[in-house]
This record gives sequence, C-alpha cells and structure tokens, in this order.
Amino acid sequence: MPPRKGRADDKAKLDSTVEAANGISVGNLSNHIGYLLRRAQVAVFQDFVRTLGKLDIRPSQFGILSVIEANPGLKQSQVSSALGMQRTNFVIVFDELERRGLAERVSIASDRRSYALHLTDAGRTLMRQAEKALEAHQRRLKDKLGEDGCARLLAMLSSLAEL
Amino acid sequence: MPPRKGRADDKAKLDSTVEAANGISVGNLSNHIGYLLRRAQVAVFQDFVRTLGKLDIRPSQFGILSVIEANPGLKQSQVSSALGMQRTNFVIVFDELERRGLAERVSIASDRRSYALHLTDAGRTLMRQAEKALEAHQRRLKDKLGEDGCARLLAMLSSLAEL
DNA sequence: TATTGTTATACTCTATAACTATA
DNA sequence: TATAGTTATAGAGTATAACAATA
Repeated sequence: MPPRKGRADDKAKLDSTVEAANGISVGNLSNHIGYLLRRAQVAVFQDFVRTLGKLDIRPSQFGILSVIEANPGLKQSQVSSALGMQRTNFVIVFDELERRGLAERVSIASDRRSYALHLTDAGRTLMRQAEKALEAHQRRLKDKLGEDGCARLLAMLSSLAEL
Repeated sequence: MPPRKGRADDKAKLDSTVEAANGISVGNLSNHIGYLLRRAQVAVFQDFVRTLGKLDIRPSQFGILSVIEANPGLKQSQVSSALGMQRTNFVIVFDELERRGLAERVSIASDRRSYALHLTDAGRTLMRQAEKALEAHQRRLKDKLGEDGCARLLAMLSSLAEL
C-alpha cells in the first residue's frame, strides 16, 4: 500500500534476521548479539506479560516471588543481589508485592535492621496459577527453538550473563 | 545535573552471577529464557557501552546510525520501524544525533512531511571508530560462545524476536 | 566503620494519545 | 482520510548519592 519506490539496495540477507515489516535491512546490526538480545528480550517479555494477563505479574515481580519461594527467609539485599538488582530498586517492587498481599516482610530478632522475606498463602497460590499459565508461554518458545535448542540457548545466555 | 558520574564507594558492585553469587539459588528461574535474556542483555549492553567509552554511543544510537548508513535517505518512520522502535520515541534520540553533528534530516521535495536521513562525514568517521573499537567487544563474546555458538545464538535470537 | 533498608533522583527504554502539516 | 513528524506523558528498568537505624 505505501509508495514503495525503488530502493537502490534491496540487498541480500547475509543472514536472515529481524527483517522489518517493510523490508528494510538493519545492515550489519543483525550480526550484533546485543541488538538481537534486546529484540528477543522485548518480544519474550511481551509474551510473558500477555500470557499472565489477568494475574498482572511482571517478569521482575515473578523473579522476586520465585527467589523468595525457593529460599524463604532471605533478606532484601540477598534477594536483590541474586537477581542482579540494586537493593535500592528492590524496595518499591517489593512494596507493591506486599501491598497486594503476595509477600511479606517479617521482623527477625537476630538483626533488627533486616527482614525475613516470605510468600503469603495468596502468593503461593498465585505462583501455582502463574506457573500453570506460563506452560503455554514455554511451549511457544520450545516451538520456536526446539527442545534441545532451548537448552542450548539457556546455557549460552547464562555464560553471557557472567560477561 | 551532569550526565553521569564516576563511582563512589560501592564495593558490592560486582555482578552477581546468574547462579549463586552468594550461594543463593534463583530456583526455577534459571530455566526461564526471558529471565536469562534480560541478564545477558544487560551484561552485553554494559560491555558495549564500556567498550565504546569515550565515543559515548549507546546501543540505540549505534542502531540508528547503522541503519541510516546502510540505507541512506530513509524516512524516520522507516528507520524506527526497522529497529522495532515507536516513531514517537525515535525523534528525541535522533535529535541528539543531529545535535552532535553525526546525522541530519534533509528536506525532500517529493513529500514535504518527511525527511531523508543521512550520516554526516563526522557520523561516518565515528562509525568507523566504533566498529574498530567494537572488535574487542565481539571478540569477548566469541570467546564466551565460540565461533559457531555465536552464529547459532544469532539465529535463535532472530527467531525469538519474531515471537 | 560497615551493613540494611530507605528515600530521592536521574536517565534510558517502551508505550499511548493527541496535535500539525501535509498528502 | 491517511500518513509523517512531533509533543506530552506515563510506566518500567537501571543507576548513584545520602540518610537513619543498627551491627
């Protein structure tokens, strides 16, 4: 429908990548891992959020709930460190989880500066629902990558995260 | 306020690795592609920015410059679409590139609503410097993933970006 | 002195609505 | 009516500085 006047370079795809809907090449950018990491991360996060829909849980919230469920009683600084977050940014996200009654800060006698973090019953219930819903999300990813491709991708991403 | 300052006193700044930097497991999260995509993307972007250092080019700026250099004369909406950006968010980023004399909007007679985007000589010079500097960045990634691992990762990320 | 949680702040990235000027 | 560029705004995410309470 658009004009689509003759562009001088309908250049070949050296390697097919994120070819824009209008057929414009991003050039050498498609060989940049950082660029494609960002495109993939945005797409996967959007699918994640869409999948959880009515549960209204964002990836960062899900991450925090996961770590707390796997390690009940951790301090805020431990959870945020495990997730690669600044402890300062953890506060507001956790405030919201606590406000929604999904997790809680519990005072501990041994160190009155810190809290032991726990999921509430509502938080555990929500995590079961989320995991159930996310099966569809995971299936879409496996359909794209294959079972073994998925495992290889996880391994490669893990090694990149330690860059 | 100045754009960015050096660090001060935070010694716990070390990136916590994906698994157990402090012995804390993120649980099932390490099987979530979205989570590891984010961790990897942040790490790779940080290495990208650090590598370009004095050139002061962010990934999004580099992406725009790359597309314009590969396709001179495109309109803003075409470039932003190719990069998966909203055209509305493109404006401010390009304003800055133009302010720095790296790229420019050129009026075209055929359609007075739009501009043809081009790199300036300074922009082309900077891209040569950036590509030179980024060789070290690319080498670090290849050291982590291997030559063929790199290619396989690019292919998998491309397919995910179309999710 | 160092750590824990916290507030304040700033910059980037993503997203939507609405405006203008053209087509 | 539709498109191109723009402005305004909002919400996440990431980052640093500084403070009070506690260790």
